[in-house]
Amino acid sequence: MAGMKQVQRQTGVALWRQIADRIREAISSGAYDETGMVPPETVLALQFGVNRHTVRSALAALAQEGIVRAVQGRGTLIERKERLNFPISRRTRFTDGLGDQARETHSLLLGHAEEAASAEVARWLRIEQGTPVIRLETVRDADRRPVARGTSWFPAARFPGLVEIYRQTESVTKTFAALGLSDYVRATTEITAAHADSGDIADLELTPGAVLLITKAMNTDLEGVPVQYSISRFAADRVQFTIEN
Amino acid sequence: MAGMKQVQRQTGVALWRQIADRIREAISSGAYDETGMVPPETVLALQFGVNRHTVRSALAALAQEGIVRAVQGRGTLIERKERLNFPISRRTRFTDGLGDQARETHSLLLGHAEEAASAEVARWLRIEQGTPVIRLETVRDADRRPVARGTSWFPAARFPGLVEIYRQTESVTKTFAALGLSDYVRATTEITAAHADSGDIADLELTPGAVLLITKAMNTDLEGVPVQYSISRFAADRVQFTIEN
DNA sequence: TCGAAATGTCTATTGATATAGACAACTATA
DNA sequence: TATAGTTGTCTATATCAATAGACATTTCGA
Repeated sequence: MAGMKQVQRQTGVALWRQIADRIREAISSGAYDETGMVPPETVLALQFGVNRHTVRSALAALAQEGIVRAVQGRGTLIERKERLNFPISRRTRFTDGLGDQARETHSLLLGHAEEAASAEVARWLRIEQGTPVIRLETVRDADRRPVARGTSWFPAARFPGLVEIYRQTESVTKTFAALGLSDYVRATTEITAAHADSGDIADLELTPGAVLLITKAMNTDLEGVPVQYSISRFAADRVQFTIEN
Repeated sequence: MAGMKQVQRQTGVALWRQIADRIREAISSGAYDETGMVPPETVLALQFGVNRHTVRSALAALAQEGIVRAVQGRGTLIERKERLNFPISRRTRFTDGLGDQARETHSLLLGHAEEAASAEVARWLRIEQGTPVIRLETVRDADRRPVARGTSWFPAARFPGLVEIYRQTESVTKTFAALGLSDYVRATTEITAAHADSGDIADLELTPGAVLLITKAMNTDLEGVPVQYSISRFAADRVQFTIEN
């Protein structure tokens, strides 16, 4: 990573934003760990081959995100934020998965509904289209930092009162347990990536152009019957997935 | 997905680019499958709440990407390109994984080197830092469409002549077989996402701001000894991962 | 074959982005 | 307590992005 390349000009994305992205990546790759600071604005301007004011716009954006903090006379300090590791396996559970990486995790219930299963939901849950399902909209935090935003569907008949229990326990695992399902496994996970939309930007406190990891996952009980289908949108700069085979 | 929301104004990313992203997503979600066409420019301009010229800039960008094709007097036709599905499991292999989804796959060897293992490579391959390793830089195509760009490291002592065999076979599996390793398994996969850098844009024929899925993977022989560590960068709009547990 | 509906092209104007230079204000240290 | 090194602020200018309107060109069906 020695010798940061000059930015190549791209149309449609402001230079300062491209540079902000480059600096953000350099920070998260640990390029400035020795000093704990970003190089001086004049140095960055030279490295990227742009005007100092453009670098200042980039740093201002990063400061807005809480990634750096400029101190007049000293320099621009890095406020480190590590990427959380999120293991994906048969035993994938959000809270347990993060384990000791976060001191506290929360799941905020944004909304819920009982509705008829769409074609997609029905296919994943292996039920008839139109069967009643419970839909939960949640945002999950780790140490007060939003990590993921998701929508989950459950077969309504099997889990009466799910919403209330979830609201109290903030945990799918505990909710299942309270409803008589003591264990479940992750059957399938699909992973894609995309840009954040306006809802992601709001719920996950992202900035425009942010990158998301998107999972579609299906959990079954121990007999292989689907109990949950969920689409989750993770802030890609705050999390990585690990698959151990 | 009914009733496309107005774009929210974001600084740093041009409006036409945001709209291009929105239309691209709508296309890939199948929103216009009935007609096989994008709605007229005037309609899109109304939906997004912008000027027709801005929509035209967005459509021009999508045409440049080969996603749509405008025909004067008729409309703007969609040139569909499906996302390839790439299964990740103990038996993950690039070519076999794509299976019948692509008629032909290629692996272009961009470059190679024999070098001393860096700290990261040594850790993954479980060898001493500085041990000789072979590094391969490749770009993999499916049906002439670049899908991924990757760097792989192999312990040099174990695989003499690897580069020449790989160049001919275009396959890690076949190269291993020719060198006496008849079978291997995927031990660990880490998945993250990020923006494409200038190298990605060039090698994968992407456009600025494109999203990548990035994997760090380690393969072992059947005794559990690491034989390959690779970092791959996938064009997120052309591929999704599936993990079956 | 005419006309409605669609994309293509041109001109003009306004605001955001990027460069450039100069200097003020603050921090740490020799 | 100077002073070198840093961030903060201001002015000015050129280019890009977005809006607005007018009209040409092509396609397709009534």
